[in-house]
Amino acid sequence: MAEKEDLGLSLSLSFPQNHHSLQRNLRPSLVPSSANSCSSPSTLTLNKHSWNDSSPPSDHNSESFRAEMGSIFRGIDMNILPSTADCEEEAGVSSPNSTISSVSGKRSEREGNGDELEIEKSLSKDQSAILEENFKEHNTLNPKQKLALAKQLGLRPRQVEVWFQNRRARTKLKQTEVDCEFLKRCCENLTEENQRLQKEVQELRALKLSSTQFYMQMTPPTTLTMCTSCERVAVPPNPPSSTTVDPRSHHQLAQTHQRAFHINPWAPSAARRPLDALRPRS
DNA sequence: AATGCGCATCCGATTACGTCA
DNA sequence: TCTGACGTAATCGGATGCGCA
Repeated sequence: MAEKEDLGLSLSLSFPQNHHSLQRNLRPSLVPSSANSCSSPSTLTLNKHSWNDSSPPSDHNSESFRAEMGSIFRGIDMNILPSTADCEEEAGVSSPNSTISSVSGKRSEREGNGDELEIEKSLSKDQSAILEENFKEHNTLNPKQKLALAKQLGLRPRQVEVWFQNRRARTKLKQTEVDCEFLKRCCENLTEENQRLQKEVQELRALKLSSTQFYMQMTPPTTLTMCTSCERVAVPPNPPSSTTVDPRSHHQLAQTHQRAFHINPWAPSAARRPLDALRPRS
């Protein structure tokens, strides 16, 4: 199908501001507002261009419009193809709910009732190309343009209308697929990021545990006793040291002067300097 | 001004049918 | 030749907006 390529990522259509139906139904597509972990898809926005010389769709029911249509198409056979479709297109408009277009029954039954009824079941390449060109410019038609296009292509206005409806549906489907793919990539990237962060947390926890175990193996903080009189450090009875003082014999009268303090290996003092090398580095 | 009706158009879902691998 | 997948024209039903009485 030739139009598949036309549904590609470069699709960018704009819409008239005042067309209620398409404003209602064609919502903005998924486009990230800012850079994130996902690369943005090409800016796929469904917009609509209004026809340059077209009147607003809201006035297509007005008397002036009807009068205009009457003057334009009076005496012109707009339906080159099927003569039987005249009753449908007589007013220049068509509706899926109209009597003709809503007739029930299978197509083969509806269309196989005589040689005079020869409705093309598929559009020619030229017709499709022209429709495609028009769709690229504006993906909706007002009645005037629909009639003109139908006349140009030798199709019933209803056929043109249906073609545009189906074309919009295909465009939307394609857009949905693109959006879905974009979200899928976002999800993949976020999952990847999440796994990476979880791994990092595990590593940090393991590092913290190993540090704790290391210092647990060290001797607990020693409680030393200093004589406030001579400022010599007294140690517990065992083992005896030549450079320390036995608090039981030393200044026995001054025991009340003794005060205890702890050696904190992490304290910012000169006393712990030898431990600095053992301190885990961040 | 509010209301109901008819009309036109839209969309989503579905059907019918042709084409092609 | 048969068959299933696919694309597309067409239909159906519901929703919505607009004009008019």
